[in-house]
Amino acid sequence: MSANKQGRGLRVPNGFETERILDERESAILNSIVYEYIETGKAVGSRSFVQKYSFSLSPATMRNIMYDLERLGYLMQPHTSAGRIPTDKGYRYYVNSLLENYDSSFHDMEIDEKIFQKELQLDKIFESVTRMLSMVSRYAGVMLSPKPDFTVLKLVEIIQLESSEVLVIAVTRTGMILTRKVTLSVRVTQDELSEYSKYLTGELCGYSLQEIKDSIFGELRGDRKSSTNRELAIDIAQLALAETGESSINIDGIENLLRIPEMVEESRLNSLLNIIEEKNIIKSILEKHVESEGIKILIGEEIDNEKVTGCSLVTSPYKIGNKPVGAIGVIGPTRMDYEKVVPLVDYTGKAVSGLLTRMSK
Amino acid sequence: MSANKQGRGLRVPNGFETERILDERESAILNSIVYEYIETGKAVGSRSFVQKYSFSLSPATMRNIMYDLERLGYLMQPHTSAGRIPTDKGYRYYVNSLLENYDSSFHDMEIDEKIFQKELQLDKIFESVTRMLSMVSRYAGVMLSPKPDFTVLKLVEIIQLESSEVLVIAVTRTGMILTRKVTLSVRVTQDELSEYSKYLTGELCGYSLQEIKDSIFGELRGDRKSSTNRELAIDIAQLALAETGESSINIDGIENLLRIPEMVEESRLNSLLNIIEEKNIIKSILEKHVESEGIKILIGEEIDNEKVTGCSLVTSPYKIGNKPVGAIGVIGPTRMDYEKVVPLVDYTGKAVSGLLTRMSK
DNA sequence: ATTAGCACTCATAAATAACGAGTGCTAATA
DNA sequence: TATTAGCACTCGTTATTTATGAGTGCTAAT
Repeated sequence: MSANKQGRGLRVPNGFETERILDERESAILNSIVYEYIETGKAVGSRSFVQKYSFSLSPATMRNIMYDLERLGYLMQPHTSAGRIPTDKGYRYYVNSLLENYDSSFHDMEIDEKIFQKELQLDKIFESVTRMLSMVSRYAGVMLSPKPDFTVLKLVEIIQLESSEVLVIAVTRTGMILTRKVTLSVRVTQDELSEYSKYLTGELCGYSLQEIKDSIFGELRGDRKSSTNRELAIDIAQLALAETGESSINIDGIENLLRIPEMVEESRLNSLLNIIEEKNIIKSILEKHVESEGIKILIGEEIDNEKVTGCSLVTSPYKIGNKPVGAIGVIGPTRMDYEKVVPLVDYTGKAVSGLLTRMSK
Repeated sequence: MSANKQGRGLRVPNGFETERILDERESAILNSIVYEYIETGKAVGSRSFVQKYSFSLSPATMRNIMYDLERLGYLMQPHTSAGRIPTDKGYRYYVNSLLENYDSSFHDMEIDEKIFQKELQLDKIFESVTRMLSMVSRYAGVMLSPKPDFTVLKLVEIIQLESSEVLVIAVTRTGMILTRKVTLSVRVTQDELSEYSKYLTGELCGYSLQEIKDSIFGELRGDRKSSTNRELAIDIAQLALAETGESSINIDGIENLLRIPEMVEESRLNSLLNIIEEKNIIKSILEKHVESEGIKILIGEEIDNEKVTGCSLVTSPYKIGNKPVGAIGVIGPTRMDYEKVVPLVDYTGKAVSGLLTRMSK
């Protein structure tokens, strides 16, 4: 009994190692165990596993290997004398193997861009992308819209609502339409406003909101040709564009997660409620990955937020031209079908990039 | 034993009646039972109930009364030898009593309009109303936005995007801003478009979208002063305003419902998922109540939709001026704290009406 | 009409037992 | 030396049993 707790007895050679490279066989077995667990959701035991996967090994040997993998931190037992389930590290190993063999140039997904094509309104596109992600993956789909700051202005128009209230409309190359009411302290006529509109469109067109706010306004004000009229036009534009900095987050398909028994399991449910309640959590996580290249996977604790546990996130940035502007992703349980979700997210990211790039010509 | 099933024995006088008016005492007791059940969520038994509410009655008498109330359809037993819980009819009786004594002119709710005031953008108002409803009630808040069709146009502006693509902007009195891209088959200049804008604003201002679509366009086309230019302007407006018919539904606070044990209880969970998944269910229910006056309460089966069970809906329409245009509401379990929710919904409905009316001047 | 008394019901919880898939360790085997 | 058969042991799961107690309906007395 006390000897039990001491170590492996005969297998003392690898006794207490906690870090080493897995050999071919161990690697294959670990991946199969994770795969099996993802499929069944039940702790994987030696006997049935050996049988199901037709390893030419006895259960006893399998147990020894599992023991090693546990020692190395890839597996764990929910309780003594249960089978093994993957740890975050185990999932990570599995996912890395997956990504190594993953040919991102080939997808036989059944999505095609038609889904998006018919939507001309940009915010409708965001909705249908998240919806599609959640429907195909059967988990929750998320999308972080581009920061308006990064989109390039195409046109500014000011129209009069009241004698001292105007509506500023800014259209971006991607077709996003920003509108904002501005209250003026002086009275202006619609004709003057039309003048301002032309002036502003001429000066601001082709620059991103970011650039405009950072420097263009300053340059314009410094211009010697400047007049009080132009000053006023700039004032209006500056007021209107001041608060356009936020990108928005879209989440769809939470109901899919509620259909997964292990997510509703009391302790995990809270994670879910937090995600629904505070979308900002997900938002800030996605924001970190806008700038990174290619697909990223966060497993369990790797989502570095104590309010979200037992979840994984597969995410991909998307670009307009060469500039990464936003990110999409799928949220599911740690025990997620990565093999299916990874290509989905990867492909969708590329499709969105292509679409937005084309839209902004 | 067999006599048990036959009737009341000594109480034969009321033996098999299924419909009659409750006397004072029965009424008070029924209401107290429903109240007690709403508070505790546990079947109400005669002994503890008599004690807690200090009725000067013995448990046995209470049992007789409960027996009668059950016969009359107000109460039921989850199983033999359990206490009683209200049926839908029981809740209905309770709620009716509540509404009889309800003075809608007095609220000591702690909400004031400041919450909405700072929001100028209309769609932000919808969001903050639903959020507020869900936060105060601790259930789910819903809001049906006005059908754009009912809102009155204030201004139309057309601006050029490409040589053959224009953006039509319509501003309503309530401050809603509708934008829609229209592709033309002919080329026009911005100057012409400005002309069109003035013409359209002059002709359409003051009419609701509904009126405009139904008759104004027709009248304008019939006008003898009509010209090809004006025809084109009308074409553009008609295209742009064609598809603005839908009101949208906002739901917030589903997470509150997930926190209620009885809602997550397997069988009920599906109701919830349906609500999340198909917002149209709720939408069509609310739409039925836009035109009705004052607060409406739907209890359990009264929500006539087989996909939603075990839920109640408290709803109130809201108006712009005298015209009912939308509805707000709270969704919760049948066992809902009606006493708190009714004034909340009532008051909020009035506040929203006031705000929107003022906004549209 | 009300109530005390009583036998009966039944959900809930706790205790017990049987099952079986799983484990780790030892000793034999290729 | 790696593999495997064998075995005692663990422990979650399921089924069975056994209280417990709040509740009931009915009868008979007040």
